[in-house]
Amino acid sequence: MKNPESFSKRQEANARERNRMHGLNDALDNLRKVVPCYSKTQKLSKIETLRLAKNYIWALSEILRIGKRPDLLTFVQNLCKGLSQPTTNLVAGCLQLNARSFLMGQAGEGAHHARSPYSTFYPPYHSPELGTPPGHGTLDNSKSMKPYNYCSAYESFYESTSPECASPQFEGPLSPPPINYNGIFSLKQEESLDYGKNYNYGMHYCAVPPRGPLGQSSIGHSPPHLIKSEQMLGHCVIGTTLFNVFTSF
DNA sequence: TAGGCCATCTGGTCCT
DNA sequence: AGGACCAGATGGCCTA
Repeated sequence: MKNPESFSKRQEANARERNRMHGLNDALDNLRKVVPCYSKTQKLSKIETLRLAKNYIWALSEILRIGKRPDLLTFVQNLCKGLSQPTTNLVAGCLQLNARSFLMGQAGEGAHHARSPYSTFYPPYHSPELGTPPGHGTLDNSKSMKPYNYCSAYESFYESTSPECASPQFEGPLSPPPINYNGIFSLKQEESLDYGKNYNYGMHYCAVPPRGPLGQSSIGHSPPHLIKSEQMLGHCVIGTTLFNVFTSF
């Protein structure tokens, strides 16, 4: 690169490449906002974002295809197929699953052809067509286990939430509104500074226990509890995506 | 300190 | 020819 002319051409090419990569990263940021568990402070890596998006699309398309809502645990497990443990923890935390059971269910996922351990959580009322994402083996529906009872707690929490609390109107001018694509909302996460004034968002927050580890879930606590727990969970805020998914049938 | 993630630079290839 | 696209190399930053 001794020639000044070629040097400047190289500089121009570098600038174009930078812009191209910035555009790619912007697109990736947009993707992060519409997959479950969007976090400004704890961004998913590029590869995790793509994996989660793939699983998310697959899971939603399965719901549409089958016309039934799965249990939350199965849904989230499908979301987390192939994700790293930190990301899995984040997603599970966002959705307030019992982390211990959930992670146990994840164990052994490396052996894709083995019987999936989390199949024991699969509810008997489930349509057998609802399998696992491509390349992740199959579920064993032969067991008749008590379904993971997320729905009543999940729905009662949301049903007890006043409509006003679900409104994005409380969000500040710098805070982007919940993203809504065809009626499906993303999960959102707010900056920690906003918690004091925004804890009454209701619909955008996950209900988490006021104390104890992730797995000791209880739903429907008062806003101050939500604030503290959300900070514990990496400020994870649940949007209305799954609310819509799990209550629209 | 090792490993993961990322941004940037760079040269090669493909496309218009 | 010029730009877009791609993949390898490199170094910085962060975290366990």
